[in-house]
Amino acid sequence: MAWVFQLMASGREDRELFWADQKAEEILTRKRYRYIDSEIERPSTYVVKTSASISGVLHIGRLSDTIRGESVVRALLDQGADASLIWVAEDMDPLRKVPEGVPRDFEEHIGMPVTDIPDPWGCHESYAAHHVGRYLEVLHEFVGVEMPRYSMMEEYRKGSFQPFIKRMLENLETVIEIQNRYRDRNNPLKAGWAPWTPVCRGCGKIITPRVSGFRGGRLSYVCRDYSFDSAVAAGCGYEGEADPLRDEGKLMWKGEWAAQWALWKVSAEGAGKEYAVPNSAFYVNGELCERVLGHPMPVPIFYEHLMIDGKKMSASLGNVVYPHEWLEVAPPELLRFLYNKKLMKTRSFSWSDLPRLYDEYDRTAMGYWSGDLEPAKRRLYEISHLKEPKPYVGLQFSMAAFLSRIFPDEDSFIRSVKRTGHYSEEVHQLILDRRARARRWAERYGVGIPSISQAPAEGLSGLQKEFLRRLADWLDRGEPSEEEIQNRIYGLSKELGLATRDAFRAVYLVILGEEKGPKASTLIAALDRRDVIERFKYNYQ
RNA sequence: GGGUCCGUAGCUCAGUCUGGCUAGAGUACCGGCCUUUUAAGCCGGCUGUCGCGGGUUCAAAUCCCGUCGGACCCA
Repeated sequence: MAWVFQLMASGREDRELFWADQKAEEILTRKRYRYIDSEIERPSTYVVKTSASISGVLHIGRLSDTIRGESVVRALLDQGADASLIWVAEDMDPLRKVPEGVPRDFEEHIGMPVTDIPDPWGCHESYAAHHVGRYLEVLHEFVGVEMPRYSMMEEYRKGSFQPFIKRMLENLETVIEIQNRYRDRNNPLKAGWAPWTPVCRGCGKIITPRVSGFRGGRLSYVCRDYSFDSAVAAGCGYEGEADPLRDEGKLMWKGEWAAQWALWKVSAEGAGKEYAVPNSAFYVNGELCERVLGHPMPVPIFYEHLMIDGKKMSASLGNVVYPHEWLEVAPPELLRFLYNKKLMKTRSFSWSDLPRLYDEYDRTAMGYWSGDLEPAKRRLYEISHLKEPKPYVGLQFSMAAFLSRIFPDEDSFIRSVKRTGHYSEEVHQLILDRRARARRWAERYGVGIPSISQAPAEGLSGLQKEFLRRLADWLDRGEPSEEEIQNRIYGLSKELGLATRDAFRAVYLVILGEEKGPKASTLIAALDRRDVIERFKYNYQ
């Protein structure tokens, strides 16, 4: 196997065409800082950061950043560089609105850091821990490399950011100058501004303290209402002072990102396309990072977002897909395949499209193993897998969904797959996995997939009943092969003068309750023979 | 107002960086074959102002400029 893999693995030419390899190339070859005239020192390890805000819903859209970041790490490793991926929970961020399913009275917590809010369900330490916990259980199933995890709250408490806060305060004029350059000329930062916000000593919220001045290393504030898009964080009116180097609080978004980059020596990080603009927070932080903290701005990995049925995924629209839900109907490599195809392209996904995604993946697999596949696609197929690329599974997903209903147990399912000629020992487990997932998909999202009928068939003609009676008698006399069954159906219908179409229709109506179905002989052969005979009898009596 | 990305067949997209065979694939659709059954297989067919308009070039979906539409960002 090892040598086969060697032979099949993508060569250098292939990699030049795949986006993650191009990113890796860019990371490895860039020489100079963007905002200062200085040469970038080659790091011993290239760190790619991925993070998730805990204030929102952790759906598969959030995996985009991680999966794409991981691809870049893999590309770096493949080019012989040391590289690692780190995951950071943005758990110091305030709660912005009360999501569906959370008690309404949690409105009082809006504006508090999510780690300080209690778990609505009482099973975790905090609101943040509850959400992160569930997400992390499955996150690693989508990632093929080691991925150390960090919590912003913990880092702040440990004082990891202190040196950077200090640097920013010492260079406050530069910080303000940079920020103002990215702001509206008529709306510069007010005097007394500082890049840090305290947690209100009165109510524990992080968004409500309104800074009124910064003097002598102490920042004064008043706790006032703060309006988010759809909710308001109520201020408590507390007036007080805070010391950015001692008290509880955090850097503001434009500044915090820079500090993260400097702390973890980040070489690249993913961000949504909304940051791809030259004056976005990414670049403000980039300049702060270079000019104030002395660390080169990471190479950005900008990407488009995943849409569901052409709409943005959001809790309020109720179209959210969670990672564990994905895994129930599709393997990790399929989502990785989807995300890795192309960066700047909106992907619209819908559950009814899942078979099509499987098909595309399968075709790519077939091309990969036959050697007949364009280079960028070879690379895509490789990198979609956590470890080694998986073998081609000939059993189409849609077919698996269909068969899983007809053949309820594994053995009969496998028997039927063997008859279709798609079975081999090598893919046994893959076929079973696909069966389980296809079955769930069919149950939840699949439409028009027949299953075994629970009710007696209606509207059978006398001739059709006679046909069923004779077929049942014949089945009762031995264990015919699939081919013999097929021949018998044709033979019987000819004998009786019954149109073959109506003969098949009778079989399907009795077994599936539908007018159509999979190849009748396969169907009959794979079901329990006695059961089929009983069904036939029940319907012609 | 400024900026970024996207716009290719009914649908999902590839091709754009690195210009070059009559612009591709899958799916859908139509027809045929497989002993007239499948979300199986095989063969064939159909579908395009490559958003639009200019420019560069022997040659433009591809490069440049403009413009329209969509998404997003800054304001």
